[in-house]
Amino acid sequence: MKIDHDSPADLSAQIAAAIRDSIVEGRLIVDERLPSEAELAEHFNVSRPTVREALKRLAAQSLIRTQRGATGGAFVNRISFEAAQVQQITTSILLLSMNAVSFETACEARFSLERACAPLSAKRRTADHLAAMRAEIHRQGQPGLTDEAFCASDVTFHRALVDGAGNPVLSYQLAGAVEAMQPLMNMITFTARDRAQIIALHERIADALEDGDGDATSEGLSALERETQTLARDVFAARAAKG
Amino acid sequence: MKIDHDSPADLSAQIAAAIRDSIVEGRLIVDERLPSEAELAEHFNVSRPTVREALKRLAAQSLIRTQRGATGGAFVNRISFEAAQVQQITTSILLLSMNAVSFETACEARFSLERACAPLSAKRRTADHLAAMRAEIHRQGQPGLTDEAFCASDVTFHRALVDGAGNPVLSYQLAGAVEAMQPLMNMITFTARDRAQIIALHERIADALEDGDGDATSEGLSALERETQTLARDVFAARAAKG
DNA sequence: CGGAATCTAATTGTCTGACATTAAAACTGC
DNA sequence: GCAGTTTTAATGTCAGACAATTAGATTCCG
Repeated sequence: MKIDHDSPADLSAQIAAAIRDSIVEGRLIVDERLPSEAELAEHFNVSRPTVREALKRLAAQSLIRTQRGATGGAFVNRISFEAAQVQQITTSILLLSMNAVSFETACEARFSLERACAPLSAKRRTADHLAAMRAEIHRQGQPGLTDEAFCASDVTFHRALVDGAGNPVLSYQLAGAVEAMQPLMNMITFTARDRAQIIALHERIADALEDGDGDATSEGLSALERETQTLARDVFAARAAKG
Repeated sequence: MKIDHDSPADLSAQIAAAIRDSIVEGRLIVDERLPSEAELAEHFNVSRPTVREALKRLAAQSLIRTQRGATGGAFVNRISFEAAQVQQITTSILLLSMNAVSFETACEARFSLERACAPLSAKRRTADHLAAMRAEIHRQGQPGLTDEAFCASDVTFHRALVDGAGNPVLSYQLAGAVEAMQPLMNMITFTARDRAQIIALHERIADALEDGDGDATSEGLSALERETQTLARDVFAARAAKG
């Protein structure tokens, strides 16, 4: 746990990296208390504000939490799947929008990954997962639903499918891909006919999952991918012709 | 862009969230310069150190970069796939180790996701990807290779496969799953016979990719998954019997 | 003796003001 | 007109202080 004091700047980044390494490599374990800010400042031979900046960096990554009071301090956090997902979703959304990732590329990735869950979900989905999907399908058919609400329901439907695989690692990895598509989907205007087709495919997928048929689920997802890609292509082509 | 001044603490977290929202929702665009720390401090009615802590939080997530000098300041960062991957890998590794995810669960997730890449990679892999995979296979056969180096080579092999799909979104999502397995794999001792079997399967996968046969690639991955799971089960069982 | 109220100490959260460092822009002298 | 110097605006760092919070120790009274 050493830092380079001659390097010009960014002492707080160096300190953050040193502590992060200690956590990743197991020298600091979950719920262990770090030295107080004053002690860290002395140890690294920097001022307290500099130490604080380093700790805030770690807090931003959910690596530590802080607590005030006599027995307070900074503690190594047990990263939860939930907290990690929130961060991953934010990062994924920004990645796609900032790097001008095409709808096609994002869509391909999302459906490829979802197909990876299909066989597992067909085997393991519970009645709850299925009920959640049916509920979303029902909502999607309601008249007067905004495009945005339709997309949000679509995301919920697909996340239920993914969660049905019963593998938290898969759910975590998929969350980014599924959620990051939403801003892109929101750019599309869905006609009543479009929605009907999507809903029909959702039903096909739900039926396949109910039957425990992984292959049929995958095929349903592939059909939905083709439908989505075609839809997007038409919308963007029409928009390009107009503008 | 408002913060709650009556809430007891964590002003820097509130400020960071406010700025983050501005970026996510597009009010601040890539390469745009944020107000100076002094201006932000005045705007939010807090001191400069508090603003700085907020900015460090954002810097930890690669949302901004800072530059010193007369025309310096904090600028909205274009998040690169590379930077996002680094963070995702760290998070994934910690997620698995801190939440005691079983080898079985992680392995299942990894191979499921990789199979999702197989058809695309079979279609699109370049000669470079194939050459990289062959090179790693060759390295894996070298005598005197440590277990750790063997695992690292395995990761490189699989990442080449994933990158062969030519979809940066897929590569990004998969990086976490593939790399996070490495610490788990490092817990295993590979006999010469184990290695030979893994190498044979790697060759089978590379051959299938060379032929552009997505199904055969998937089957090769499935065989490798079964082999890996069996191997791990045996190792852990033996260790449990001993200890 | 027990319990409730109070005090104490440790720690994080925030503020003020200062100086160091950096890098671009403005200026100056030739 | 150009090279070198100065200015300036910004971040990076430091020191010291006070506020807020919380757990534990202490005290006091029934």
